[in-house]
Amino acid sequence: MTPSPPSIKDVAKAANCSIATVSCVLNNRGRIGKATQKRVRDACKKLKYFPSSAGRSLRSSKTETIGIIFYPSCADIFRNIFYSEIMECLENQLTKANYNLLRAGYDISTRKQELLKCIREGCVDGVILMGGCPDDFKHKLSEVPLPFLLLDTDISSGTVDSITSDGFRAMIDMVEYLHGKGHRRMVMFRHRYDNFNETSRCMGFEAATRQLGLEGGCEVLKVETNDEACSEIIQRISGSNPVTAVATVNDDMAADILRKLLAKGIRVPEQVSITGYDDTEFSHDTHPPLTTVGIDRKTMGAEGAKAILRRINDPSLPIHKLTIASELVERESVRELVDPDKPRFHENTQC
Amino acid sequence: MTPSPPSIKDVAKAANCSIATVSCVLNNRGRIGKATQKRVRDACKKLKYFPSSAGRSLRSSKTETIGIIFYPSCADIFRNIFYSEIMECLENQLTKANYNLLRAGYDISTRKQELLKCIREGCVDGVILMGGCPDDFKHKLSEVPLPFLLLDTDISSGTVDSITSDGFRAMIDMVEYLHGKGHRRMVMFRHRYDNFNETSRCMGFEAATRQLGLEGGCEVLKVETNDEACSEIIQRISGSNPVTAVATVNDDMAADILRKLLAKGIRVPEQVSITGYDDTEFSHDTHPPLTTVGIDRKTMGAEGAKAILRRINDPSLPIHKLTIASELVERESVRELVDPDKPRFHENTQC
DNA sequence: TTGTATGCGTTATCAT
DNA sequence: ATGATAACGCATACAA
Repeated sequence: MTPSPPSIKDVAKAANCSIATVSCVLNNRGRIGKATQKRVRDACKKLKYFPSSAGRSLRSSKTETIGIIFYPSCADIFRNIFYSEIMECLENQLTKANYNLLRAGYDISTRKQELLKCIREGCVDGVILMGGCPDDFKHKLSEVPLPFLLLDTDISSGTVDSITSDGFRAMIDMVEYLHGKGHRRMVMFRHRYDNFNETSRCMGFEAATRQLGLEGGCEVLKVETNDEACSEIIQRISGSNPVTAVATVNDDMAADILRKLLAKGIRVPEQVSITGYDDTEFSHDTHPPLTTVGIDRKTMGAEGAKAILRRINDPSLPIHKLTIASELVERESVRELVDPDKPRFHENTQC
Repeated sequence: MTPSPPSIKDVAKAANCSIATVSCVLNNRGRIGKATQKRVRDACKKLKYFPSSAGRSLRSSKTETIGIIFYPSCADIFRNIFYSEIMECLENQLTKANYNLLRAGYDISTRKQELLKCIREGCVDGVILMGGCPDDFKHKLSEVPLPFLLLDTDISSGTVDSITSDGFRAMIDMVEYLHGKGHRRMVMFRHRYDNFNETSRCMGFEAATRQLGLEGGCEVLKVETNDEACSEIIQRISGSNPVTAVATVNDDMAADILRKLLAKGIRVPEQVSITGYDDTEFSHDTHPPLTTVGIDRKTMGAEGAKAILRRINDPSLPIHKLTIASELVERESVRELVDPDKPRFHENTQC
């Protein structure tokens, strides 16, 4: 089952040369005679020799492996369609650059403050942290002396590379869109726990409503469950000055609220408009299809790969923060209101 | 950014002893005096020392890393809810046993016959291969001198550990269930490409229909797309001797067929009964909820972890094949028919 | 109880 | 153009 694999010595012997020569040939270093090269390569093939990663790592202190850390677990992240597309690009690019991907979940509840094995023991050349996760953990990770990248998240104290989407800007666009459709009273739901993306999206919402002079009727509400959100909605869409539009922090939430609202007999968008965020696959399978914000996941993954490789190759580079644009995806979950206090925007007003 | 981490030498110096002593303390080998132990541990803490995986790997030829290979890519597998639950258990168990998980996709189209880097270069102590994948790749992998486990798949030439669910038996149960509900003409759809699970499930279907003397009216159909399956269904449910039940090879396929059928105005189960396989989350979100076969994913993952660890610890063990039972999950996508040529099974016929 | 010495497989420096 | 050799960090056999 495990006859120890051939080493460089075996190859040297078979090719009738020294191990130094073998190494040079395999790494294209130093000019080795054509004939010797051929002998070496033939020997490698015959012996099915491949350089051992352990030996090389020890010598070069490079593992050619990149750690991807998820919070709280790999499975949780992958179940999330949004991340699986980013992962796919990351995987493609990094594999192409000849890196292994060591994925690990970080379950804060079981691990407490302990660092992950792969980080402690130097099994990786760099670390990518994906997904919402508590700030103190991000900080902790950012302190280990390893190339480090926050992907689809960030921390305020900006001494670490990060790639994020522009949730702030996108929600401003969304609010302006809703405003253009005649909405004046809107609420946005988010979760109670801390999360970079939710926070920046909500800040965009707040900035835009303030800018439009809508502070009075608009607010961000923190909820624990989507049921809680539904209750709030039902309560707020009746009365003399009802909420007419509801923004959410992601498609998951929006789709679930949609279902629950429908189950209670509330019609969307007739009685209330709802918007999502992320433009995941199932956002066009909802009834009605969700108006949402699309993030270019392919770019996110590709840029993530570039960023971590860049830092590995030159750790002295300045901190690099990249923001990827998002765009509004208009579908059918937002209704156009006839709004008395403002002329409506029609395509034909342009003419 | 990268001040090289402390080595065992630094610890030895700080603890005023030799590196051998440090090593012994850290590995609880050889009896070292209490006082020395404390000095060593204190030094480790002070220096934030952790043994380097490269050094240890080289010396012990163990990487403490297990490779999990997916076909054709990690992302593809994870998008599949079914696997994410198995992965979660695997991750828990193997992490608890102090192993890293190196996940890699194997995209046969780009890689041709080349072995994965992590396998070639000995970055892993063992390999788990998950998911449907061409037989020749499984064989290729089974030949590398590494502990190897097929999880949720298998190969005929049985010289490799495997854990599978009993699709053969489960489909027999399913056919008998359908038969009990009065169905006599049924078809089962599968994909054209080779796949262990699809094949064994279909073989169960065929065995059961033969056993029940239904060969004439029952058959397995290979399709490329679910649209193709729909056309077949529509064609076969009309006429004098119509198909009344359709079995599929997984919930994904069943759910999609369900949607497509509904879109064409075919009512399920009134006009045709449909069954799934896997009992994934969304099988109860379909309309109607799918009658399907449930597989105990938690057990599958847990047993997978045990199996690979067992083989790593003792490669001389005999080949171990484990079959995990599956159970029929009755929901609402199968209709009970009034069947003339056979007394119906009622709960009260038992009395 | 603890220290010395060796070798794991590789790369790189320096001879030849 | 090629070879001898040191060094990487660690675990272990053996010596003290």
